[in-house]
Amino acid sequence: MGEKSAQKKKHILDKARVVFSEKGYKNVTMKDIVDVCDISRGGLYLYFSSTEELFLAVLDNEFDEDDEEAVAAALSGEASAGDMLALFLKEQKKGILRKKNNITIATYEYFFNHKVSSKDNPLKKQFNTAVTIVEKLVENGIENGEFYCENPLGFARNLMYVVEGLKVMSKTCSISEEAIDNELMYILEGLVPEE
Amino acid sequence: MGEKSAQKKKHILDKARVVFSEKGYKNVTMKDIVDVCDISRGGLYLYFSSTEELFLAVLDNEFDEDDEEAVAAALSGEASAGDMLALFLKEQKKGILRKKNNITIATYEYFFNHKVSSKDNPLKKQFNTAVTIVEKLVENGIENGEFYCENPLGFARNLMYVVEGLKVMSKTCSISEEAIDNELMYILEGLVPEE
Amino acid sequence: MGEKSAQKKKHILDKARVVFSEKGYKNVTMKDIVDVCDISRGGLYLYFSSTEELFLAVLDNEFDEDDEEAVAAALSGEASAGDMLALFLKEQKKGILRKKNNITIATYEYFFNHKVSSKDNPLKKQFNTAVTIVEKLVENGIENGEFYCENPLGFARNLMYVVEGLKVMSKTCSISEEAIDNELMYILEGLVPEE
Amino acid sequence: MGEKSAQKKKHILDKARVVFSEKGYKNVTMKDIVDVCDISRGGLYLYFSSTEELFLAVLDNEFDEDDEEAVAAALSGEASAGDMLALFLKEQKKGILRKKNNITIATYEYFFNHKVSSKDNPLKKQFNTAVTIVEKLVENGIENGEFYCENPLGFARNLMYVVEGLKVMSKTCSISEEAIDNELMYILEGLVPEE
DNA sequence: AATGAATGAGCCTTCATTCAT
DNA sequence: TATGAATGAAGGCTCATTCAT
Repeated sequence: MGEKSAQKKKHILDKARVVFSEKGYKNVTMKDIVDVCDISRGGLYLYFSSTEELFLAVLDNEFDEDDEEAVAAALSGEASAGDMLALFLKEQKKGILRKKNNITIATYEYFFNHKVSSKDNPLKKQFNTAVTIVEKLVENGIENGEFYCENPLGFARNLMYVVEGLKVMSKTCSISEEAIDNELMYILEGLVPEE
Repeated sequence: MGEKSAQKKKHILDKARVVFSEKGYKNVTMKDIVDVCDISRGGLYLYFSSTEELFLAVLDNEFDEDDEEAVAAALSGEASAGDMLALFLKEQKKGILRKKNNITIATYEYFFNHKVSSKDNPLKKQFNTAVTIVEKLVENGIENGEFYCENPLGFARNLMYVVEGLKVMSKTCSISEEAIDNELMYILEGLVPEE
Repeated sequence: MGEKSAQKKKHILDKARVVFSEKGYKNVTMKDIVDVCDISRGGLYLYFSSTEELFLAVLDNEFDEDDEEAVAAALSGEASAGDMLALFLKEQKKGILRKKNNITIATYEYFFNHKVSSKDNPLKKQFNTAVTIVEKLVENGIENGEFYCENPLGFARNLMYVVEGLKVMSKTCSISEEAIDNELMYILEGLVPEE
Repeated sequence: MGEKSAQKKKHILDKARVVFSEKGYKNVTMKDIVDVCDISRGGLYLYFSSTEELFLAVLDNEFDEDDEEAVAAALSGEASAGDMLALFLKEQKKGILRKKNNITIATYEYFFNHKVSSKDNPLKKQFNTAVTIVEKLVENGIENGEFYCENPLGFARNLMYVVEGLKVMSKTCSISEEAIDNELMYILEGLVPEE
């Protein structure tokens, strides 16, 4: 029944992600999870033996998906660099603003209190991946003449730190969609070739 | 005995800040505070009746001090804009890297779960204050001919979002001092007048 | 396992009634219940989440039983009115004197501090039921020629207020069985037809 | 300063009585008393070292006063027996209905849980005193031809048990003034000489 | 595999009582 | 006498975790 077991595990993770998105990390109890899955207390423990284990599993799925999307976006060379960068930023913006099923807060909470090596830190990996994507896009754009930029890696890092800053500010203060647009626009303007 | 009482309150807050800096917000219990304060359980309740009340008091002190420093730095018009911006960034960097007595994580944790109006949100206030300071410095620098910048406010916001991004990344991933330097350098380079 | 759970609940209530009968209402803690129930603190909370909830459950059982007895006694028309009234008073007397498993004090304590509407007040319901029973018995007795009484309802009320007075006095002062007998006799003598 | 001390003690008792009348016995804490007297925690302990001691002192005053009134009423032979009995019942009714400064509930609560010998039990003493007064009044009334009664002591006891029943019912259920009047009237009618 | 009752550690909170001043 | 800060025991409640079925 490895098949069935895997399905059940997936089901638990889907439900658990919702809980983590609503309550953060520390506030979630095993009971919270049990309540939303159709499963017993003991049953849950057969699959996951702590909220930490559960959360890390949710996180794994999370970044798998994100990576897939991101990679897919990056590889598809059909669109222009400008379009692709716009698409990428649109995704980032969506990620910042999404209310439902967003485990950003839980993730921050978790890594604030659990130090892991850079290699194993999904936040860092995700950050680095995004930087690389942006860097490549910008380089492509430069080749095309779409963009002007002397330091694509620096640009990419700057962009992603701003995204990170927007993300955390949007979760602690309220930030308007407009403010995010402004911020991203400011950065993009730096890419426009001067005439 | 209002004097003595105030001293004790201060003493508790000092100890509590250390606890919050070590354990974040949600992980801190009244017992944790009691254990470091040379005080009894009941005694602590004479001064603060919850970890929230305690934390908010710590926070108040925190930002009072920060503001004073910041304002002092901004007002002293003796140094050049470049020197002052460098000083400002050095302070930010110190804030990002400081290990001891740093309640950044606790603050994030708290505001992740306690939404307050923008007016009352110290994170937002602190952010806006910093933006204004940077904006002013840049404008001064432009007048002096030290800097070149078409959009000082945009620049200031970009800088502070990056600082925010660095702050949160430094607490979730490990970030080297060098990485911070690089990031801030990248931004500063945008200010250098082109020849 | 609803069966087993119900049994356990019943077991807790039985033990709890003993505690309430020994300590009244306000003096009883969840720990007191735990101590007599072969159950853990957490376990008790699975069934009842406060002493109030526990007490009200005990009370429910209590009055269910009492009502059944009372109604049974009232309906059985086999005996003479005099015999039945004697039986009724014997029950009242037993209720007043019973030492073990008597939650009268706890009940008074509870309703001293928890005002409820007349409809929901078991003390009032019990009182009214008893009055009605006595009234009916007296009316029957009058028809039979056993009793003489111009105002059966007034008589019934007088009787039950005396019973109430005896009840409370027996719990605050000590009252001898003889004193109770005397008191009830005095009232019954008022029913004897004058020749 | 025995004088001053006695005054202060009196002041505390007056304030404490109000508290006991509002919160019963068990619910009252030393802090409650401190809060309404102008005194410190430690200061209160100089006069009374527990709520029990305080309550018993309040109780002493209480019954002193009541007794005085009662005795005064009983001794004044100016009025007719009927008038005096009416006055007595009016006082009883007032005692039953009084909302402010009424420590009946606290008294019941206390004696439910503190058994004292009949000699020392103020409730019993008060009850017996009242019975004697009523008995005397009825005997006087019989001599005057105002009343008819074969068993004045039985009558007096019956009356006082009803009063006790009314008292406790009024504190646990709600009882209308009318219901009290009816009850007392019913008893008084038993005294009217038949023509 | 699955259930859910049961456990007990641990945190929160209140309050009678003490004691240095 | 008088103060009120301080103590610590006691009770309330929750939750991760186990275990018999």
